Amino acid sequence: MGRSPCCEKAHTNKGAWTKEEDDRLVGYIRAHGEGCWRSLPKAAGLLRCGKSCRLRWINYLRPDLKRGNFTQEEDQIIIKLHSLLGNKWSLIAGRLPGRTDNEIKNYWNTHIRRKLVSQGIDPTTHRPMNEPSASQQSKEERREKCPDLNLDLRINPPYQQQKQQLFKTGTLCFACSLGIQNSKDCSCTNASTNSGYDFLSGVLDYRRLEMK
DNA sequence: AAGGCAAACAACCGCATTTTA
DNA sequence: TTAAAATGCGGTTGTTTGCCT
Repeated sequence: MGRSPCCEKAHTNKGAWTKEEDDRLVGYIRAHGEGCWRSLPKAAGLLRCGKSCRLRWINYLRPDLKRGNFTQEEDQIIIKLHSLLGNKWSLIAGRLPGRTDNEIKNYWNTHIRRKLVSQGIDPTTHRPMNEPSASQQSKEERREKCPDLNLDLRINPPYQQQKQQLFKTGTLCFACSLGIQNSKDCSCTNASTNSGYDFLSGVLDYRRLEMK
């Protein structure tokens, strides 16, 4: 038995959203909160499918969206995280408050990718274009370049929870809460937590979960 | 001014994952 | 335990906008 369609396609609008549709969606979510995307369109009086409503809200209508150009610092964070996570746009977006996965993905494809190419860097591997790719390298070569990469599988409390706790107690600055330890903006009171590889800690937590 | 082109971005689609009954 | 439903994610496409000739 196949999956049922996510919505009744015959009676749904497609394409750009009108001001009235936006107002209806925002009004409904303000009154009832997010969630139940499947039933939301009918309840809100919208001729859209639930997925479309969710996307419109998350990528465009959410009040906490930053909008506007990306800063140099955001550029650097995106490049760094992409080199570690690859195309995990939602994870990258999770570390850039006010930015969405769709926005970052578009920005990557239109700006950063081209910038890296013009600098002679492969945007996929983050290595110089003329260097052999990771898959062509021997295991020993990789081990030499990443001697401290700990691939042990461990169960840790979720990374965000740890960070939020530290942030609350005042031992973690805003920069570090985003995973940018030792940046020029870092003002952590607990210097002992700042090892040279702290930037990777959250990412490696994620990677532990990925390796299943 | 008009046409062509590329860049930018919003939105869609299909699949994967998670949740629920 | 399992199948269906709901939600989320990433790739791709379509439309708009701005620049150049």
